[in-house]
Amino acid sequence: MTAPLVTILDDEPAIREMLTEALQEAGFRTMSFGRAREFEAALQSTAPDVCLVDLSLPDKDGLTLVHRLALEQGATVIIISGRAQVQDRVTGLELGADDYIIKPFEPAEVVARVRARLRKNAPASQAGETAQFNGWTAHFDRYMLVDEHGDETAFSHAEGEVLRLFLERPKRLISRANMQESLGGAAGESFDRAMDVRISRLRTKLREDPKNPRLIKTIYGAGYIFLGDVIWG
Amino acid sequence: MTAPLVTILDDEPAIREMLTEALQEAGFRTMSFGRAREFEAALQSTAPDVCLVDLSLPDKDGLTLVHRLALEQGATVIIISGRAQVQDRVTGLELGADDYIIKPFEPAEVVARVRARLRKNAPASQAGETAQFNGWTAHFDRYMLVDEHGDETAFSHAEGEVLRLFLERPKRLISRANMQESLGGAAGESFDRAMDVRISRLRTKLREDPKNPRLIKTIYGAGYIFLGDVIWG
DNA sequence: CGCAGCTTGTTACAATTCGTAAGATTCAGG
DNA sequence: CCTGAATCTTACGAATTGTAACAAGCTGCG
Repeated sequence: MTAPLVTILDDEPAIREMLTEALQEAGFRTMSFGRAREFEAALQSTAPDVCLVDLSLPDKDGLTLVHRLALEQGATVIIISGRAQVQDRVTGLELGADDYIIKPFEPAEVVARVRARLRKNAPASQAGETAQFNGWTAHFDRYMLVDEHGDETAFSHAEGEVLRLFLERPKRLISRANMQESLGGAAGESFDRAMDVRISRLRTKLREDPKNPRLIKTIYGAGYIFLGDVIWG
Repeated sequence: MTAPLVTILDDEPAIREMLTEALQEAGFRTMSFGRAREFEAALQSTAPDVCLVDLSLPDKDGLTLVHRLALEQGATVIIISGRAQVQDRVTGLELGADDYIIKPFEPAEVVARVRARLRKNAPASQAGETAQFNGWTAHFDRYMLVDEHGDETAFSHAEGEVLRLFLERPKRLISRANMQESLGGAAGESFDRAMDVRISRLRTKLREDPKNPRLIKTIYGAGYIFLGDVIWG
């Protein structure tokens, strides 16, 4: 399970460095190139998961390269370009690019867009469906809770919604209103009670001591807070 | 082979019209909504290929909606927002959106980005005759399921219809209504049960553990979802 | 034709999910 | 302590879903 490989093709060394640093910090492997020629040579032996390509290259027309990469080879290509006209973006995308980022860009956004592409295009490396916390492992893909001994307990869809909400916002207050909205609950009259019951059932499955809940704590008059050290993946 | 369906969720009628016109001219089917509530209601019976979502909605937090749509239902979501800060874009993308377009936008670019998403994310176009998933190989030309050891199990036409539907929309919620529509089932009263039985039989052939199905998951009150990494070809 | 085998819908009943009601319990603030 | 409100828990039941068993329809074969 190696980290995804992102290639950078840009003739400006400063930009290559900036992107390399941001992407590596985000946990990706990177390879960077200043010329299309080198890049194409490297493609012989490696298959990048995402290719970042600058359109203005010294030795080759970027768009042609994008077209070959994206449509003929099926690669995932994000164009990074100084050409900001709508027409440029449209033709870039029509030619097969998956995304089009305009210079000057913010590294954080590039990382986010790379992640977005990987999420959809490489379901093999899907990792966002389990979470660990305080000895438990929650498998949202099979609706299972596993304790430290490996014993399994099934949880239902409704319970999973609540659990997921907690695991996504650990150690933060979650108000009831907040919860209703997140769980698509119609702001119905007696929905409060339903919410209570869901949480109660979830607590049972987490084997919480009613007198002294360690994970799901109630803040009287305000909402709930999930204590627990959550690690996703 | 119907045209892809694009939904538009925006509270400004002018924008809805603009997008509807541009998308229809580009050959897409469209549905537009002014409120999250209506949109969610419509999702019960249809599965859009791409969802355009404005973040500033009157009745609901857009980001929450995006998150549910994108990560839990596996839908393809493009955010359209007036919030132009890098931080907004990054969080939008991190929450599961596939793209983020800033208002004011050019309709042509929206169309191009919708096309880019469809090109990669809609494997419907790759409709081959075999598909692989989690150790299984489905041969639709021979009506055969082959496991990792090469053992074969025949499946019937009706079972194949359901299986194909699942394999074409992996990791996405498929509602019952949706299924009936796709499988040409008249919206008959008792057709629901027939659907159940089909799925039950398919599950048996896939050797699913009834207590803990790994591939075909039921979501109470909503529909089914097929987990599994599908590769067509 | 008649029969065997397969497919598939229908029915009936079991199991599960999940909201609601109702009583018990806890909490904040006198 | 006392009180009213908020929250927890339990039991119940309506709705939803799973599946075994049956029946109807189709196909091919002697």
